[in-house]
Formats: sequence, structure tokens, C-alpha cells
Amino acid sequence: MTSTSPDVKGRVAREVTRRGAAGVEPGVASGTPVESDLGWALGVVFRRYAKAAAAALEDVPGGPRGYQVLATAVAEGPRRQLDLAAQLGVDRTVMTYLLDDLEKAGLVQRQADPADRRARLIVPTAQCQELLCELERRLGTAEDEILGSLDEAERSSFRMLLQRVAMKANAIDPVHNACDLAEEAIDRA
Amino acid sequence: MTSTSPDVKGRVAREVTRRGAAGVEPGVASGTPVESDLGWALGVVFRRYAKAAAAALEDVPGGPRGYQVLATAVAEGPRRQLDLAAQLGVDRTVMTYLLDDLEKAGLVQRQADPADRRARLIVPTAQCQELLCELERRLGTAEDEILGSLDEAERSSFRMLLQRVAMKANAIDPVHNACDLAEEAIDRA
DNA sequence: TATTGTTATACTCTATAACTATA
DNA sequence: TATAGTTATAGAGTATAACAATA
Repeated sequence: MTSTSPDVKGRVAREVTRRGAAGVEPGVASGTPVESDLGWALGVVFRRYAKAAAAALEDVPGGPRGYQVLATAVAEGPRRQLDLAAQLGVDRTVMTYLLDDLEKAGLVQRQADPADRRARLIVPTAQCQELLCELERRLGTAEDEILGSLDEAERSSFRMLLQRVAMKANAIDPVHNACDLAEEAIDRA
Repeated sequence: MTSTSPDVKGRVAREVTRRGAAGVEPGVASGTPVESDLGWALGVVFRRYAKAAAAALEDVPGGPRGYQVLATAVAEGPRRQLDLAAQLGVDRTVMTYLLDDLEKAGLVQRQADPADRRARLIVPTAQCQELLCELERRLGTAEDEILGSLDEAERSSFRMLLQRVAMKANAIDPVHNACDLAEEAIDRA
């Protein structure tokens, strides 16, 4: 635990992102002095969750991303390929590869949109529905493990606070604007 | 906001990682039904923080990773290049490039380790110290913005709970084991 | 002419392997 | 022989650009 750092000055030893906004590798925290740091804790928890989720979704083509496509397609009904890409924040070319794999696995089908023959509607198969139920279960288990150090009351408190922070973060960041896109999609339908 | 999802089944529409454990692009949440999900919230908050940190550390060679190197070097004193790499969880080849840039910017120097002429000690310069103070300030501001939706009491409560979750996550995951490496380093010195 | 989706290509980041200089 | 560090190379993953089909 870098247990050898009595000379840390203030928050200088903080752990920021542990990999920038683009890296991948795990990275480990360095211990005592940094553990009071938000960025460090956030990074550790997030990566732990990401790792657990990736493990739970290992057999899904495209991993977590593939899962998101399936979940969205099931939850919101058949959607056009490009809308799906925009909503999930993935590049449209990536979406092509992703769907190639998912289709090959028999989890979705590409159907021509009767309203616009250029577009393809992504429709989940029955097999997809089944799989999602199982994945749901696994992800729930993973969540519980992550929050294992908190009792029930703390857990719900933590979830609530995190939710509020997330809501604000999401509101501030005008990223891809899935909301607007979704809205448009309704109008179009 | 995917405001159009009255038919969501259970937690099927949850947002996992929004990019897998390896992706990069931002990705946006889809709204109402998923906002009760841990993975979604975690992803949003983490990415928001990562983004803010990256922006705050924009002028640091190597970005957040470069910052970590500097912070560690300052906090723990001159360390050997390879130990630093192991501790921060970066590949040793990446560390070479990283240090090339940091050295070019006059933030660190590579000095031959008198105890082992193969090794290089990474020593921060005075300029590095100055820069770190400024970066500390910026990062603190970024943190405050992230937690802007919480009042003081909630903020400290959130930090505490997150810390506990992080401690456990960090303990469970036997990743690179910076602790052991650090321990070894002491014995060696 | 603009847009959906595909393909091919290029770019970025990271890891692997080979090399040097020391030990 | 093994290790610290460098360099060159190859490998994912992503984004850009050109293309076909349709609007």
C-alpha cells in the first residue's frame, strides 16, 4: 500500500484517473494517503465494476457494449441502426461491426425499415430476451458484491447520493444528447 | 432521455459501462428508467470526473498519467523508473515515452542510480513542484464541481461511503500489487 | 444533393520482442 | 544468466473517408 509515504504533502499524491480518459489497464492505488481522494476512489470503484461487468458479459458478442445494444433494443423496441449508435454514443462504423457479431450469434436481426429502405431496424430475437434475463441476474450479483462493505441503509444512501451526482454530471455534460435523438425518433415513428 | 420507454422490463435497460472496460468515447445516459442503476451512475460520474481531470491536466505531458508520475515522484521522493511503472500500473515501455516527454518539459530528470548503474532515478525539478501546486488547485475545483449537487453533509457522507466501497474493491482486486512492490523497494534500499 | 449503412484505410494507444548496458 | 531501460514492431480499438443504395 505504498505504506512508505510519511512525507506526502497535502493531496499531492492523489490518484487522478489512473489512466487518463482513454487508457485501459487496471492500475492500482497506492495506499493510505491517497485514499481520502475522490478521484482515486472513483477510479477504483469504477474499474472494479467495469471488470465485474465485463466478466459477467464475457460471452456476449461485443462485451458490455454488445449488452447495451441488446438491452436498448429490447427495452425500447426495434430501432434504426444509426439512432441506436447515437444513443449509445458509439461510432456508426463500430455499430456495424457490433451488429455483425450480434447477428451472427442470433441475438438480433437487421430488417429493412418499411418507412425508409436505406435504414435497418434492429430487432432482438427470442434468444436475446432469454439471454438478457440471465445477464440481468449476473449483473445484479456483481453489484451486490461491489457494495458488499455497506449495510442495507448505507447501500441505499450511497445509491441515492451517487444517483444525484450522476444526474447533475449527466445534465452538465451535453455530450451526444441521447434525449434529443430519442425525441426525434418518436416524432419520426 | 429515452423518455419513451414505458415497456422497460425490470432492469433490462440498465446502462452497464457505456463503453466496456476498454472503450473511450463519452457515451450518454438514456434517462428515466436507467437512472436507478448503479453501473450507469458510476459510469457517468467517473467519466465526468475523468473528463474534468483531463481538462485540468491538459498542459501536462502525458495528461493524467503524467500527473500521476509527477505526484508520486514528489510525494515519495526519487524512485527508480521501473518501480514507478509497476506502482502506477503502467507498462515499462510506456513509462519510457512518458518520461521522455516529462523530461523534455523540464519537469523531471533521469539520474543514474549510484547503487545500480543500470537503473535511473526519477527526480522532480523545482518547476515540477510549482506546477503540482497549481494542478492541485485545479483538481480541487473540478471535484467541487462534480459534487456540486450535494450539500456539505451529503458530500462528506458520499465521500466516506465511496471510500469504503473503494477500499474493499481495491482489497479484493489483487491487480498489480503496488503494495508488495513498494515493500520490496524499501527492503532493497 | 443528402443520408443510411458498409468497407477500406489511417491513427492512437498499448503490449511484445529484440537489443544495450550493466549486474 | 538475469535485470534496467530503450527501441522497433505488431496488435487492439477507434475514427476518417470513400463508396453503394436510397431518399
